[in-house]
Amino acid sequence: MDNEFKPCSCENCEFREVVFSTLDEDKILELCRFKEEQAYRKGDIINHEGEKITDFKYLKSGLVKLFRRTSDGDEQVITITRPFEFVSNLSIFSEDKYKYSVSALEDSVVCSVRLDFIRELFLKNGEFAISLMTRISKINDKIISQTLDIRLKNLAGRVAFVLLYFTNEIYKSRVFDLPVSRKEIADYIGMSSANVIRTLSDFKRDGIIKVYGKTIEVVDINKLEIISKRG
Amino acid sequence: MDNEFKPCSCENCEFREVVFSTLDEDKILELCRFKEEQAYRKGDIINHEGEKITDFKYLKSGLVKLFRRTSDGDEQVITITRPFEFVSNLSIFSEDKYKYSVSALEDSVVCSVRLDFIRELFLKNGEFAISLMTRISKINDKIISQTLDIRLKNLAGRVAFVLLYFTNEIYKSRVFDLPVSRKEIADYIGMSSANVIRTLSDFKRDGIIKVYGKTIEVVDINKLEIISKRG
DNA sequence: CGCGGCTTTGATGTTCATCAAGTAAAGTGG
DNA sequence: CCACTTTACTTGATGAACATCAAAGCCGCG
Repeated sequence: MDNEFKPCSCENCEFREVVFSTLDEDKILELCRFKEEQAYRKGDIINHEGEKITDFKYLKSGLVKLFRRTSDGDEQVITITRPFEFVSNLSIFSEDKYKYSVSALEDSVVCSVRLDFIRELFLKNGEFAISLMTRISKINDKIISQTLDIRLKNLAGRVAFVLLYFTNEIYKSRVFDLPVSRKEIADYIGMSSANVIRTLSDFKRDGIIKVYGKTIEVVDINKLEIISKRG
Repeated sequence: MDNEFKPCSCENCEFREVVFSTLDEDKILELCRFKEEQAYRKGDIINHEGEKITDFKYLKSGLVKLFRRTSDGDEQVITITRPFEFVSNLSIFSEDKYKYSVSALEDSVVCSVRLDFIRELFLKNGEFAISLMTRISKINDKIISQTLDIRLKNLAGRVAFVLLYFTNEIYKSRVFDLPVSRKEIADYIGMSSANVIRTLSDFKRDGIIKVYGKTIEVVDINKLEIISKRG
């Protein structure tokens, strides 16, 4: 137990494996001095459309949604993601202001590093640059392909898709608490909340899912997959 | 007129200003040796979904569409872009195979550089890495925000949006030859081709546009903008 | 306990896809 | 270059899918 290393948790951070794997101990310690960990409560805004981007932020734990607000006040949910799949709204180098907002769907912990430091690393450490670029590209790819997938489906298919997304990708469990309102699901898949609810009721009636308020139990995952595919 | 420089046109390439601005003369000459220019005819496939990515490609002139094919053979058009806004399907570092296909909508010229060379540059030249990263991020941003914009509009709004896109961004002229079929417009905005045609007919009837086969003249651009916005 | 927001369900109307049938345009082979 | 074939376009009629509106129930929170 070396005291010098105590105040910093970065060496053991999972994120280190991913984008910071190319940094040596010195740099990791430097990163530690520059980074700040912030805790957000469910519902908190992490960053806001239009704000200046000053930090490179990544999600350590929790769940967030990326969204924007339309001129008549409605929300469009772009994606809902877990750690490693959210990095400062993606536009860290392409824009100086956030294009979209991010809010916490569950209590979340975010790490912030001043953008200057990241930019410096990016300039000087090619391996780091490639790994960061790769990660951000993957996130963009995923958003785009998810959007295209959703566009192919009808109402039932889209709702099934969301339920499968939570089951398989987010919670890895067939029983989970929905972290979003019905309206947020609607804003995500581009449908009206009334019809999302109606479809959930249909699924319930047909024994595909069970619903206890916010808690969902997926009973027949195969049927859900069929609906999602042919939808 | 130095003979040594003659065989290569890279020094004067517009692309040099954009992503290759950080390369010195030596590197530019090296780039020249590695690059290959390819001409494509309208309709040609430039790269194909699933193929291995071996080269970094960018569009020098022409017009291309990025698209994918669904399981029942339909196309989804992701974006239609001009030079500087197409770079190897975007996934050069995140994927080893093309996720989407690219085809030429007009006769086009594409520059190819072996990916190894670009990767090497990216590793060693931080400025280059940042400028490439920035460019690719911007392209991704644009695709995502365009998709979100389209999603907000109804049929007429979407068709108006496409006409304005060609008028303002692609051709910068109120008279132009449509480089795409009605069906391709439909695949782009996610509507049926019958309804795209119907809407074009409506616009024609209302004196908003004139149509001579593939040639379109935008008569009342203000009305088109209103329809696109409130749509 | 009462208020406001989220949810639920039904009824109604709009928007858009689909189908069909016909026309124009663009290839294709003799 | 013309006849033939195929592909793209056009228009109308019909029906399905979904949004919207409205009213009632539920739940959490002060």
